[in-house]
Amino acid sequence: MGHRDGFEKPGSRAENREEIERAILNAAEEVFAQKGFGGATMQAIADACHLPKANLHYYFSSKETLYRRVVERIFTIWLEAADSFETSATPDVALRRYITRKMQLSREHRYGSKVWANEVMHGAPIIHDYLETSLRRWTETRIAVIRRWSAEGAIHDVDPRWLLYMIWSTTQHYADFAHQIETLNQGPLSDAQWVSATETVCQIILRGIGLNGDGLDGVAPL
Amino acid sequence: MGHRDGFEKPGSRAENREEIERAILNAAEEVFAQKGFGGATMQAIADACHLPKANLHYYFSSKETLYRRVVERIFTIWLEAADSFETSATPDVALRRYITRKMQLSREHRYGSKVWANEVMHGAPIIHDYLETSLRRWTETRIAVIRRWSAEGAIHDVDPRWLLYMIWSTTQHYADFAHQIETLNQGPLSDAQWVSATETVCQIILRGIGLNGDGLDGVAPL
DNA sequence: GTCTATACCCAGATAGAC
DNA sequence: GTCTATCTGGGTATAGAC
Repeated sequence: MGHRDGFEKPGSRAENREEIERAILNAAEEVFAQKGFGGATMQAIADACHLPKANLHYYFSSKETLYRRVVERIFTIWLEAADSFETSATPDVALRRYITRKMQLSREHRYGSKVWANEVMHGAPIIHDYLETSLRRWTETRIAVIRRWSAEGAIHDVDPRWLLYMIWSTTQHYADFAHQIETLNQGPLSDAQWVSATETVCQIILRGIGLNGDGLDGVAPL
Repeated sequence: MGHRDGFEKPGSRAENREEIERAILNAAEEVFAQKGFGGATMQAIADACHLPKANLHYYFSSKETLYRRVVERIFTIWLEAADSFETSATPDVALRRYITRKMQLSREHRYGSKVWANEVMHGAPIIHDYLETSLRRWTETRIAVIRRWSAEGAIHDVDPRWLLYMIWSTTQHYADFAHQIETLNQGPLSDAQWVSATETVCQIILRGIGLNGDGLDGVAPL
């Protein structure tokens, strides 16, 4: 007992390590989102998670490694969310779910969305391979589904790519351009405004491709 | 005559200065777009316009001054483009023109759009006042117009804000996320693809708010 | 007006005590 | 594992020759 280094409960050290890493990643996500990779400093990230700067280098070998981990974590969340675009559902259900989920992500993961946008805008130097593998695969399966819907006459004849880009951009805009939106709104969006915005995006897109968009034809309320 | 410093044609020096400044601004726009403010270096900008680094400081007192000038220039182009949203026209014409113009800007001013997006994503530290003055004024006049259209029954009842954000995001996406789009497309978009994307965006949005969107009801082909 | 050489500072990374 | 002190590279900005 006393000040000599004692025993730890098995696993507690590893758990603690994970916890600290998560804290650093969260802080890093916010700082990278607000300042960009070049503008962010290890000092600022360290301050944000109340750790000495040197500790960050103990857990992550370099600034770039840390950044890469942040981006990878976001990409994973993104891909999982993408599953809400169920390829088995009807167009109404699939699109409504997907748009709603993406709006929710924009609200709950604003910083993640910004880091992702930043990364892509700068030419995706870190995650370029993900774009060419995971994202491309995901996109191609959805394109095929949308094509089928068109062929069956369930929706108008649209190029699936432009439709997907439209969904991505409109939903992510609420995270990436949150500052502009909140400035024009003179404050953060209320719960009601989020619902209203989500509903509007759903309706315009669904009606735009020939569905009635009222959300009353087979979609269970979420 | 000879090597002693001679006369200049009136205005030629000033013209030259403007030319050099424009060259620096163009180079800076590209570098800032690709690297962000923090990631960009004066050296990289100097290289891009084939000038020694010190000359940049002769024409622009600091990196931040240069950046500010770049952002202001973009904002001006943006606002001018905004005039294509003519408040006097019918919804079909006004929206179609505005969307088309914004798509064109995304294609022709990719870097400018990226710098703007970057600036807003990082909380608009430089142009925050523009958001609260010029942009807010512009937005409010358009909101009023869209409200009127709704009231007259010309378009469905939508919150004008969400509609505007939708137009901004979908069109700017083609500039800001160009890298992602081109990766999925395995190359830059062709002329035909730009036309097709523009047409799709117009149709989905116009139909989405209750217009027929076929572009054949009063809009002269541009 | 133009450019080379340099001052100065700050940020990423590490050494080494605890 | 944690933290202080320090090294080092690179970036902004400027001094001063031409």
